[in-house]
Amino acid sequence: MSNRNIGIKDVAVAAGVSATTVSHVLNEVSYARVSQETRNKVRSAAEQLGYGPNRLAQALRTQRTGVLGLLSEDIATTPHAGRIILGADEAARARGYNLMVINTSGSASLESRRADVEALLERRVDGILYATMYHRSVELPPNLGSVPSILVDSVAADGDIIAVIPDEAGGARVAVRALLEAGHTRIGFINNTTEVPSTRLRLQAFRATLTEAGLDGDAAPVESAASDAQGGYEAALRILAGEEPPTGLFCYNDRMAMGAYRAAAELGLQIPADLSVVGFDDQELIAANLHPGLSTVALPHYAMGAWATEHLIDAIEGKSDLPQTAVRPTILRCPLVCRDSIGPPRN
Amino acid sequence: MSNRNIGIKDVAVAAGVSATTVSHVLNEVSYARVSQETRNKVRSAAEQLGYGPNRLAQALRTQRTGVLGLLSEDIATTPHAGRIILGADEAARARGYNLMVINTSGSASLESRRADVEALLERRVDGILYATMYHRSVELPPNLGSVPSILVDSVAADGDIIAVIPDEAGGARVAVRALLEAGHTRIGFINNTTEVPSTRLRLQAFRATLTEAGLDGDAAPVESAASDAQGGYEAALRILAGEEPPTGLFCYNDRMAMGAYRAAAELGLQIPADLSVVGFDDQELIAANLHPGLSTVALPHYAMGAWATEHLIDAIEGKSDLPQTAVRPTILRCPLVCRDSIGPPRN
DNA sequence: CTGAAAGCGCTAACAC
DNA sequence: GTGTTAGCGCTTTCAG
Repeated sequence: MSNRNIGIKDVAVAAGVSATTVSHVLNEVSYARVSQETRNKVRSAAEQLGYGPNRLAQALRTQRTGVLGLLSEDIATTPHAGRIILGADEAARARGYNLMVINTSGSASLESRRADVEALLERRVDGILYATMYHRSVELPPNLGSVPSILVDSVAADGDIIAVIPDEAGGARVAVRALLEAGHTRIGFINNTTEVPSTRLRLQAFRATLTEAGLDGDAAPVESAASDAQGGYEAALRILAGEEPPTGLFCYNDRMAMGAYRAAAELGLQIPADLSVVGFDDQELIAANLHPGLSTVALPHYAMGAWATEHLIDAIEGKSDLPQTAVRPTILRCPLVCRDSIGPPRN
Repeated sequence: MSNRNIGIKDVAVAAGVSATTVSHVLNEVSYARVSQETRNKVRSAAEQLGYGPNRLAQALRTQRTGVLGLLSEDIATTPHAGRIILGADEAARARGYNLMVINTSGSASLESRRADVEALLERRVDGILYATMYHRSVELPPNLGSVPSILVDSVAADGDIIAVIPDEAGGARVAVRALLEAGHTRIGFINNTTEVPSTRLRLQAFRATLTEAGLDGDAAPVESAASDAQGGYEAALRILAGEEPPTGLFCYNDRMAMGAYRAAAELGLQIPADLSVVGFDDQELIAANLHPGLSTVALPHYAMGAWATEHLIDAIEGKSDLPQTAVRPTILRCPLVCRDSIGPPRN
C-alpha cells in the first residue's frame, strides 16, 4: 500500500543514492546508465517504503498530466454515456492516462460549455473528448481548440475537428438485409420525426438496400412518429393497416420497436411468425427484455470512446497528426445483435 | 479564452506588481491588505492576458488538488452510474472540485481494485467515492483508507467507512401503500431470487405494510424468479394462477414488472383495470415506454451521488468528522414515480 | 500596504 | 555510473 508521505528523496536516502538516480531507475530513462546493482537497491527501497510517484509534481515538471478531459453531454439521460466512458477509460488506462469527467448540458449556452472546457484546461488536461449522446452536429466552445480534441458521436457544425460517428447507413443496411435474408419482400420502416442525421441516413439506406435487392425501395411503406414506444405503436398500427401489410418491420430505435410489439399484439400478430421486427440502438434493457428478444443494430459507443481516446493520445504524443485525420469523420460499424424477432415470413 | 502560457508572473509584470500580490488578489486571501487600486490593476491585467490559474501548481503547493476520485463499478451496465456521476459532478463543481472517474469491475480481484485506488492516489485526489451499481456489501481495497472515502449504494463488508444507501424498506412500503390506497386487498409480491439486501428488505417491508393495514402479510402471495422480464413473466403467471388471484402486484424491479405486463396480457388482464402493477428502480427506458406507463419506486442515485460528494468535501475541508457519521449508513428516500399502472380493483 | 525568498516533488541538463 | 543544480507555477511566511 503506497504511502503518501514518501517521496523520491526518501527512496534516495534509503537506497544510498541521489534523487536523480532514483528518478532514472524508476522511470526507466533510456539514456541513463545505472548499474544493475544500484537499480535493484533503488527498486527494493521504493518497494519497502511503499513509494508511489506524485503525478502532480511529475506533471508540473514535464508539462504532461496524463489526464484526458471527457466532456459528456447529458451523461445521465441515456445508458450510452456509460459505454463511451468505459471505452475511453479502458483505452486511456492502457496507456497510463486517466479521465477527468465533466457533465455538460447539450442545451446549455455556449458560454457555460466554454466554462466547462476552461475547468479542464486549468487542470492542464492533455486533451479533450467531447461526447454527445446522440449523433448530431454541435457548435463547439472556441477554447476547445487550445488542446488536442476529438468529438465522439457528433460532428462540428463548423470547422474540422476530428470526430468519430456511427455508420448509420451501414447499420440500417444490415438491419434491412437481415429481413431480406429471412425471406421478406414486404418490408416497412418506422422512422423518427426529428431532424437528426440518423433519421435521414437510415431512411436513405433503407430504401437503397431494398432497391439493390430488386424491390421497389421508393414504394416501400414508411411511417414516422415520435421516437418512443407510443410513437412506434402508432406508426406500426398505420403501417400494418393496409391490404398487404409488411411482414418485416425495421424500426428507427428499440423504443419504437417496443411500441411495434404492442401494436402487433393488439392486431393478433405473432413475432416473428407473422411479423419480423428489427430495432436500432441495442438498448439492452429493452431489447433483451422484450418477448421475443429484439434483434437490433448496436451503436458502437464503446468503440467510439476507445477509438477517440486512442487517437487523442496518439496526437498528444505526436504519433499522428490530428488535422490530417480530420478531413472526414471516422465512421464505425454498427453490428447486428441477433435475438429472436426475425423469422421467415408466413408461407 | 484563457491562454495556457500566461502565468501569475506575467500578470504581475503587466500590472506592475509582484507575483505575491497577484496571488493575494486573485485568491482573495483574507489577511492580505492590498489597495483597491492595485486590486483593479491586477484583475484587469489578468483579464487582458487571459490568465487562468495552473491548478496543478496550486495543488502541488497547497497539497490540495480539488479532485475527487470516483471509482464506479461496472459503469456501463446500468443507467444508474450516469445518475450517480451527475449528482457527484454537480455537487463537486458547486464547490470547485472536479471528478476523476475510473471504472472498476465489481467482480475484479481485490488486488486489481487496489491498483485502481492507487492510480487515484498517485493523482493525489483529495477523497474517493466508491460506487456500486446495486445495493450490496463490498470488500474494499485496503488503500481506500489512506484518504477520506465514502461508499455509494453499498456498505463495507467489514469496518465502518461512511456510506449512503437507498431506503429499500421505505420504497417497498410506498409501493405497497399505493396499491392499498387504490383499494386493493389482495396484493402479491414478485421477488428476486438473489441474495442481496434489497431482496430481503423489500419482502419484509411488503409483509409488514400489509399487516399494518390490517391484512395478513404473512399469507400474502410471493413468487420469486430471476430478476428480468422472463423471470417476472413466470412469477406473474404463477401468482395469478390461483382461485382468487391478487389484483395488485408489487414487482421487485421494472424488468420483472415488464414480464408481469406480458403475463397479464396473455391472461387477458387489463392494466390497471384488472391488475395494478408497481415496479421498483424507475428505469425510465422501461417504465415510461411500457403501456400503460409503469408506476414505480425510484432509486435515489442522483441524490446518493450528491450526498456522498457533499459530505466527502465537508470531511476533506474539515467541516465534519467522517468517522462520526460512519456509525450507520445514511439512508435516502425512494420516492414513488406515478404513471398509469395503478387503479382501483374491479368492483 | 507590498515584495523577496523558500519550497511543494519531481525531471533534465550538465558536470564530475 | 552518479550527483548537482535549476526550475515547472504557485502560495506563504516573513520583512520591510
